[in-house]
Amino acid sequence: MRSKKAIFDLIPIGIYMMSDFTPLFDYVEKLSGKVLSADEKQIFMRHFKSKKLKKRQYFLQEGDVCKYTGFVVKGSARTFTVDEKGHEHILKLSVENWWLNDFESFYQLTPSRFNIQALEDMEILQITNALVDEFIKPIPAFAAMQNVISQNYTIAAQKRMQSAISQSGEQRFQELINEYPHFLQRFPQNMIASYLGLSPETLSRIRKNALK
Amino acid sequence: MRSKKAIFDLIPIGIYMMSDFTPLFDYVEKLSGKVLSADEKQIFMRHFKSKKLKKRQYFLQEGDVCKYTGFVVKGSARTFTVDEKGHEHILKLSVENWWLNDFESFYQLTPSRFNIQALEDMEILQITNALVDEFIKPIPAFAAMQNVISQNYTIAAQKRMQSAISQSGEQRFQELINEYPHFLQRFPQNMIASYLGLSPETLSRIRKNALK
DNA sequence: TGTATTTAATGACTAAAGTCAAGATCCAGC
DNA sequence: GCTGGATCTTGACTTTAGTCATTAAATACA
Repeated sequence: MRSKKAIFDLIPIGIYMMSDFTPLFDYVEKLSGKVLSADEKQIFMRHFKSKKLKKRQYFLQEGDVCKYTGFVVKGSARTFTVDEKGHEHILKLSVENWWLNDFESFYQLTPSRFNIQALEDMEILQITNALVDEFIKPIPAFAAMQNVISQNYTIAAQKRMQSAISQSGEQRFQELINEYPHFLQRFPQNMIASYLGLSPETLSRIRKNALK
Repeated sequence: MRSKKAIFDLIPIGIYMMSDFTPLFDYVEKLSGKVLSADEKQIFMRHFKSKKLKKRQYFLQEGDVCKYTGFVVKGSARTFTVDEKGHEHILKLSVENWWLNDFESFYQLTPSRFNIQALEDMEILQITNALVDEFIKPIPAFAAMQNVISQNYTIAAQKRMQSAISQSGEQRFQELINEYPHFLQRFPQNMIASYLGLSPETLSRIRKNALK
């Protein structure tokens, strides 16, 4: 049985940790539509580890297995590939309340084709695949959240695919402005260009035309 | 209590139906890694309805809600959009053992942005969202299958996005040949071109060059 | 089998986007 | 504030892919 002293000792840690985890708890509850119990929150806090990444630091490098999935508490990152000409192509821009990983590599434990790199100083909560399976997936709110995410992701991927196939660079740029207007403030233009599948020069010219 | 006669009456129907449903059962069992009980199979057979589509017939038209999800037993279809210039862009080619729907419209019951049209005479097994939720999702093998599908789909969408953003028309075509070699035999070249985001003329020229 | 329709190939031209190079501007860190 | 790297703009040119028009080939099907 726990003494009053022991409980007291835990409080400062608890308070400190809780504030870190609040965004994650809010996110899981919001997407799943379920409430997390105090016990369930403890499970999260025991198995997710806080990690800081400096700007330009890599979360994952091509060829490595994506051992962790991370929840972005603060900062941003890009997921990109490098083609045979040495050009980088950004597939995903991740900001607060997004997950950071390469699905394929993380679930199948195969070497990744992607690089994931911090664009700003970051704070993430990360966990391994094995620990997710053993401790986190059994939490109903988490499993429900996963289903919602994969549904949303599938829909978003389809939309993006549609614009990649059927729209001009300019149209894709306009769409990005509408969907993620803050991206323009937050990320350098060459990153936006790479995300749209355009050269930085082309995006610069598109913007110039759009303003006239 | 059921008489011997009544059971006997059911057998021919059962046998007839079973043969239709075999591909679906095999598919669910394979993807989920679980075995379906006789009772569970009966649930499938009670709620999925067989439907035939003639070549060129529409399964879904832009602006309509995608009321059904269909499992392709035989034939093929394309999912496409029409842009403001009247050009069609194929997002998905569906053949045997694939599902036929617009996720977004089907789950959210919103008007679809896509058309789905048979490219060959088709035979599908279809069901509404409400019936899936009530009768089919509770079957563990089906729920497990859904998770596997959404994982696979997410990975495939990411791969396709990567090639759309970072590869030339020719490279995308080569990749298609490697991944789905039978598509070239089965579908007209202009459909393949549309799927790759190319004009039919460009694909024709790419093929000519590749042969030299 | 013959004819209409669809699909594919090709040439000439146009449009969109990429490449390379140079200069301007912005900004982080000392 | 100064300085070096990063980012952005612009011009000249090249490459890639789209468009339009025409002809050829394949296919459907009556």
